[in-house]
Amino acid sequence: MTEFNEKQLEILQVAEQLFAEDGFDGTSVRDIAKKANVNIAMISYYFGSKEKMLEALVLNRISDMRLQLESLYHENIPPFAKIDKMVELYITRINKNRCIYQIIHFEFSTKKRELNFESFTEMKQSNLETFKNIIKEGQDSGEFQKDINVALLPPIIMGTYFQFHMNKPLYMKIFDLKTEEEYNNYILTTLTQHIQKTIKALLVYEN
Amino acid sequence: MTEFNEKQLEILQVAEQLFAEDGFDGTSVRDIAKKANVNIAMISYYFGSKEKMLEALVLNRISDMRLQLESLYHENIPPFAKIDKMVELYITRINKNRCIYQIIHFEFSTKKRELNFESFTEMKQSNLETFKNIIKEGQDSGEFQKDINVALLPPIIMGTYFQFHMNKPLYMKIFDLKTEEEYNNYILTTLTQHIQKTIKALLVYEN
DNA sequence: GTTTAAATTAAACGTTTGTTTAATTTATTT
DNA sequence: AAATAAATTAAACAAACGTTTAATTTAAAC
Repeated sequence: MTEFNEKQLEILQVAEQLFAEDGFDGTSVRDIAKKANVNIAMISYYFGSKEKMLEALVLNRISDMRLQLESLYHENIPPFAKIDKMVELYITRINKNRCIYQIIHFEFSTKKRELNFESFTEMKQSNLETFKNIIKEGQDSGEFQKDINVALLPPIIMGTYFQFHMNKPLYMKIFDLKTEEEYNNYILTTLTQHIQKTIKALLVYEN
Repeated sequence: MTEFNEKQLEILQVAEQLFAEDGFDGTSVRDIAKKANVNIAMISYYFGSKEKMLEALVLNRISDMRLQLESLYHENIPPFAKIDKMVELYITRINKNRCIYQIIHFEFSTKKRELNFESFTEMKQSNLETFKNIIKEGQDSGEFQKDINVALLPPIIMGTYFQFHMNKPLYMKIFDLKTEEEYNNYILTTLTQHIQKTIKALLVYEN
């Protein structure tokens, strides 16, 4: 993979923000160029095209989640603690790269765009295997139930987060979160705990 | 609210599909007009503009969820059964109006579109009140735990569904769902049960 | 049957889109 | 210092965009 210079990285950063705000189609290369203080032609000059820039952006941002998850798997801590840490890893990571996840899920999921989506699906499947291993530890120790559909656990974690975030105005109102900081703090504390609790409850629930 | 004739409804139907497939910005009025077999000018003629058409579409589709939820609340069945029915109501409804929900959540939430969003937020807050009442029944009977953050339950239900659906290719592969019908059936059976189980597990979980 | 309103059309409108060109400036190499 | 490559620019490009116009057809009312 090619490395990017400072100017290219700044363009990507601006693009990331604008894409997440206004969508891929809703953002013009002129908007990006203007905000990044570069000439319009630089997008084509550097990345080839607008679409290829998006491709470069995604690949540049999403790359090391697998390693983090693998690392967690090999930690020597009790199953429940590991679940907590895993959920926390998911949330902090998604929350940090909120923009790019939004782009990936809400722009790319439509089948019209054909990028190298396979690598992304592969990553997910790989992560799912590690996920299964982590659950299996708790099952082997007798702490978790046996009949767990592990593949449906990530949607709970990520889905709950996204659904919360997509209704940001509503929840800021309900929970009286006045600033961006308070909102973010709520995600990293209460919402994270809520999701941790949900997953753990499901893992021990007897039908 | 004005009623629509057949041609207008067909235009809305086509628009709904295309918006969900390619996004609002990704769909041109020419695409809509072509697929709906009407002249381009008809969109402006009927709805005023492309944006107003989207507004009409949303308001036309999402209108009676509140009534359904209220009706369920007044049903005289055990708390756990009511939870199951409520989750089922959510899923079947979202699944049926999948397109419009996708548009609402992935187009409206992030982007700076100025529509009458308030009515939608109000609807959610109203639904949340009914939701709280349903949970309270189970708490009063001693079957549910007391410390439930009810406002964070809908994100679990809807989020899990959407996250599943956004990774449709992945899950069709994992669960060996070969046809659209099998996929839909999986949602209405296994996935629904999974979410029901999750909510119920959370409601009885002791920290 | 005539008149009036609604529906429908093709064409054109002015913008904005992503991309390219060709000229110029800046940086690097020889 | 001269030559070469890279970076940057303003301008132009054709295509696509949402919307409007003005003319025509269809339907309804009288």
